[in-house]
Amino acid sequence: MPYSPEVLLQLLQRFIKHPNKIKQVHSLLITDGYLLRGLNTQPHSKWMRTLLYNTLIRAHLNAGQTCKTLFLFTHMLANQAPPNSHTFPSLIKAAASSLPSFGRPLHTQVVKRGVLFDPFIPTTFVVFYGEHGSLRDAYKMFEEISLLCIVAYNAMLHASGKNGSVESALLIFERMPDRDIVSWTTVINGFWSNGYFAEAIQFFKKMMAHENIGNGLVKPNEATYVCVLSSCANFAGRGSLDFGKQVHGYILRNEVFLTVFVGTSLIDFYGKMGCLPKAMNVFTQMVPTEVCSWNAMISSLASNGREKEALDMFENMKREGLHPNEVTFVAVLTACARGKFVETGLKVFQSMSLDFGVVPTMEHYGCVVDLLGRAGLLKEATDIVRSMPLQPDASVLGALLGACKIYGSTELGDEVGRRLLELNQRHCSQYVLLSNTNAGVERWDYAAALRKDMVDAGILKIPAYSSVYLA
DNA sequence: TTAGGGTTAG
Repeated sequence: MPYSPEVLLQLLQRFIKHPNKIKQVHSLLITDGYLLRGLNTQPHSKWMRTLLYNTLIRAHLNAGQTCKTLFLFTHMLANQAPPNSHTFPSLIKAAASSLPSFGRPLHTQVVKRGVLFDPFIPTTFVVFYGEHGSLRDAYKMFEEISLLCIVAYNAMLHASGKNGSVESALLIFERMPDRDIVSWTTVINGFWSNGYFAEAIQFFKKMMAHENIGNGLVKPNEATYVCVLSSCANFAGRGSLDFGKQVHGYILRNEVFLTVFVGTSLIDFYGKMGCLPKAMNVFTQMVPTEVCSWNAMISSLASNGREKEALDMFENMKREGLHPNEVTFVAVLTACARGKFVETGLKVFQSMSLDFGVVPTMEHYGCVVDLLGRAGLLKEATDIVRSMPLQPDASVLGALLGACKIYGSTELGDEVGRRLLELNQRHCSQYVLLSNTNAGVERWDYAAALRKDMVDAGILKIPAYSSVYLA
């Protein structure tokens, strides 16, 4: 006796966050023919198919299977289950997370089907265009929303910060009829992600002094703590250590336990401030220690002259049955480079892909070149640069150049320096030229976004280098 | 008919 579609729908909704169970229900839906047009002829069957597909799409999105999410949409169309306004937010999110090229076709579908009036859809597009389009596109979508609510405003705050315009985020924040903790956190995050650490801390202070905080209407959450702690950790100015400690105290007084996110941020904060005992203290207090907490602890040790302990920690971590990831290997290789443990470093580098399936990235190559270079093995370091499967970037060449300087290898140093300069100038001039051109016609948002791209790409503008003559 | 939209570490 097959289950009714209603029962299967209930099961889907109940297990919407359990990928394995979803697979089972999906199989039943297929074998019972509920997803197929024609087999089920009850009057409400079309509506039911749409509902089932919407829920399946959502479940696959939750499971991180973004390709399958979009694939289900094509099935949905083929089986004449008409998509409605509930279908698109999941699809746009799937596109945003890993298949941005689907954004435009989805936008066309939305317009064609006349569902843009629904506030959820333009809000999801604000997020999508904030991540993959431009601030302008995101704002266009924001303007489409007839009834603005706090979530839509927050999405726009995020899009602004993400595209390098904290100024617009602040203007929108001022315009908001009311703000919740996400609004405050998003602005703090906007400052933080654009490198304005002092401003992020100031804004957090402003939030804490706000009357809503006292009333208990707005309370900092995990994301807020992570952002403000990371700002303290990265802000080299006076008072950031003390302020971070105050935040820690606030957390201890107001939170029941340390979550992985907050704990890891605290370890990172104390590590960057050079307070190793404090970092270790937080680490040992965290019960469910996950890979990221170990990573933060290993990097803290590695960057505070305790390379040997960092390596011991790495061994302990493996003994505990945790699987190191790419961040772990950056930390471990850094420890090896700084401690001049050449042999161990090379072994770790080999084993990362062989034993742990972690494919070396540019950062790992940078660490190995640094490891060999610091030990004076310039030929070996050069061999790595020549044989690496990626085009070496400024960080890798910079590590090699550093070693040439230490060991007085002028010939090699000149060559590397030239390549580095070429790399920097080519990129820098292109970006600066483009950026200035756009600023010239008052496309400030675009100009700002380009300059942010430069920072993201690790292309630092050489202060005295200007491309005026090119313009 | 009520499944769908916003912030987070290494």
